[in-house]
Amino acid sequence: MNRMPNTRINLQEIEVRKGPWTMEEDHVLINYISVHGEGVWNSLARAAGLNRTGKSCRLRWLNYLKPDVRRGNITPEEQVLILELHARWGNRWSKIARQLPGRTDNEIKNYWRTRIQKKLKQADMIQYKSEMLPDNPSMGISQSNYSSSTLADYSEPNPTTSQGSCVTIFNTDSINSFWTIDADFESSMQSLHGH
DNA sequence: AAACGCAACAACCGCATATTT
DNA sequence: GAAATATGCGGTTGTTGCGTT
Repeated sequence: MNRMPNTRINLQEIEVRKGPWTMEEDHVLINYISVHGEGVWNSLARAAGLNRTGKSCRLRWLNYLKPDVRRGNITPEEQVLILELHARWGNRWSKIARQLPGRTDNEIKNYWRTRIQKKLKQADMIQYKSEMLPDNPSMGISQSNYSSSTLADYSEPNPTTSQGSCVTIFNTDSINSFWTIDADFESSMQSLHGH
């Protein structure tokens, strides 16, 4: 770092904590917000006596500590919604999150990256088989929903791995628009819709 | 039991935009 | 109106835990 020799160092700035939050920090933040409310994060951090940036406090509160935050166990309905909205809006995580009560942009983003995006790599080999496009309105999927640049692939169940059949749909205008629905998921959706 | 690889997730960073001074 | 500060977003990284070798 190109710090000039006589440059003053702001000790408070250096001592700002990073990394995982401790239970004690969580309690301080929760207690402070329960009394004073949320927002004005930089001054909140100072007033609460937390050696954290305002951004860090905001993130911790909105993603984990806020009472109505739901974490884990993305339901099939939520999965479908995420797929639909991502197909429509791309990586607009906060916008997508607003449609899923209790879910945060960070969680949806992580979910997408860890569960879905890795499959994008496999999409390199996808071939256009329009006749295979599923037409299943109960799942919000129908060929007519897609532009002519929509590609789809349908794979039969793998006899060696017993993996179910798989439908993959993505839009070449935006490779981020990508759907994969495996057989188990499909059957769970059918039961949800009373089929 | 140890080492390794990988998936999942929490949290940080940089940037753009909004708000305040 | 300009500068400073705060907020929000999306990309990325570091850590952890679990399964496999």
